[in-house]
Amino acid sequence: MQNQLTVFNTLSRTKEKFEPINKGLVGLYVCGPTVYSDVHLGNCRTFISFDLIYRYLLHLGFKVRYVRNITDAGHLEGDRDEGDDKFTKKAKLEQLEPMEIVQKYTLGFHDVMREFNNLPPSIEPTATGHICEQIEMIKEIISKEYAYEINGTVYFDVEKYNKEFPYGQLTNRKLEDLLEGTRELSGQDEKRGRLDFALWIGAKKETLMRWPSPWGWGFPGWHIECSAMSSKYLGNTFDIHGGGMDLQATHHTNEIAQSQACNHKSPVKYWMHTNMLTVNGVRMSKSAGNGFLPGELFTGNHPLLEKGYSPMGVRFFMMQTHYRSTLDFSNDALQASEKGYARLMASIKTLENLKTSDTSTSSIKDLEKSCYAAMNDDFNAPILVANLFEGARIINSVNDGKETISAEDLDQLKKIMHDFVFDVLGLRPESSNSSKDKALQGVMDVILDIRKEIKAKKDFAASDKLRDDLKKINITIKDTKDGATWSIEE
RNA sequence: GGUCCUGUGGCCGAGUGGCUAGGCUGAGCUCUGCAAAAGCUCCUACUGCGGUUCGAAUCCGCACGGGACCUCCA
Repeated sequence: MQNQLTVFNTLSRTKEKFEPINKGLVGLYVCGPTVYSDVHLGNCRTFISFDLIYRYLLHLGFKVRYVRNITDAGHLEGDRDEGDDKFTKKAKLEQLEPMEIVQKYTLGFHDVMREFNNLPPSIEPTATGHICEQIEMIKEIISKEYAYEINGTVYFDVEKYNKEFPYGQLTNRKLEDLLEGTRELSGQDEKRGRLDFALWIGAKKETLMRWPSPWGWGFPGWHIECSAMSSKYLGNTFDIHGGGMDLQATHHTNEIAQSQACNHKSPVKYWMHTNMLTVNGVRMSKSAGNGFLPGELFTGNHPLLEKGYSPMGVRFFMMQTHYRSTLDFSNDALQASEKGYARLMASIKTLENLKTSDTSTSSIKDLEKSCYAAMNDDFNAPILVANLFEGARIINSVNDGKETISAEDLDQLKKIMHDFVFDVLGLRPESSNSSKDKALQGVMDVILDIRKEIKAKKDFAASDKLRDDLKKINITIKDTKDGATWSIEE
């Protein structure tokens, strides 16, 4: 394995050496989407960031079990542990069965993930598929006396828990401070502590999604599903748990509390949190009205968008920012990275036809080292991208005859570029092999051949007209000393 | 109010106590019938004020600006 991977652990707020609990194996859990509406671009960023992490771990040779859940039940609208869950609300709104809502948005989510070329996780468990596991876990927490039941609803006793475990460790907060920031219990509240949260919520007569439990009919609280499913598939303590930074303070804090209360073990060795996508400096979210959907992004059909952007262009855009930094969206930034992406991909095409020499003028070994060093430093994709552009520079220089490369180094360079661009960054050349494309290739061969003859007769007016006319339909002709090439823009 | 993060060149964005990523844009040059592409060069930054240091954009303090979380949210 290429040197030592380090990861930034939210628990310690430092970069730590990555050493999996079981040598060669990695358990990775990422909080997935709540499928009651379309995912927006901000949601996608998190999943793309973890796709990069997953891909690099695979590239390093780890056997990774990647679990990413689908939340399809048990998510309340507000913080009061009362009212409808999100699915019931949406189902009533759209006059559908809750599970129709779930199905619709799950399929949509998968489509978007595929567009962005995200690898599917090893297991994608759903909350509704693991009601029994959640009930068992709640029973266990009650038996250890960290939870109590009132009128069919089970609450986690945060203050009691905090006497034995540090409740706010993930966000470096003390219980007293947390209590200060919370509103007083209102007369309607039945829970004992202001920070107590629901593990199981008793169904009201209008609740559509409900299951039987020892406490009557009801549905699970939001946090318990991740605790139950992660421990089921990855064990009571596993390597990496990830999610967006917005989940850190509440969701993940409560997850730790539940698992700790149940198993008396810290559930996760490395907590990893990805930063937010912003628009004009403000976090993209549905409530802020500044979010847009991947579909709108691809077509450009949104007031904030000047044009459509390809999924791979967007993915590359995200790869130029570290996952722990906020990424500000703008048309300018996106268009800039689209161009850079095109240049990088063009160089990879060029790479296939490079001529070799006896010696190399650039050190391919150093390039490789730099690529691994970048990724080993907490998955620093922006530095990796910078290095890949150095690779592009070498490729183009060799192609221009300004530098040379040995056959051995060329093989190595090909491997580096392919491994990192396609396998690690997960970029995919927008290629297709349809019969239409093959026909177009044939047609262009004929046209370029005719143009070559025209040029040989020095009829530049005619050859330029041909080139200009093709340009009008977005086909670019480039004359090089080895003949002409063509490509389709956008 | 509490807990944090952050402020980098025209734009986007990395970053280490000294050797100053990368992309995009702009200007120039080379190459070329021209164009395009490509390569090279240039425009060389670190919010402000103090402090530590031989030396700080990088460490510390203060100020100002931006943001996140503390309520559902990737």
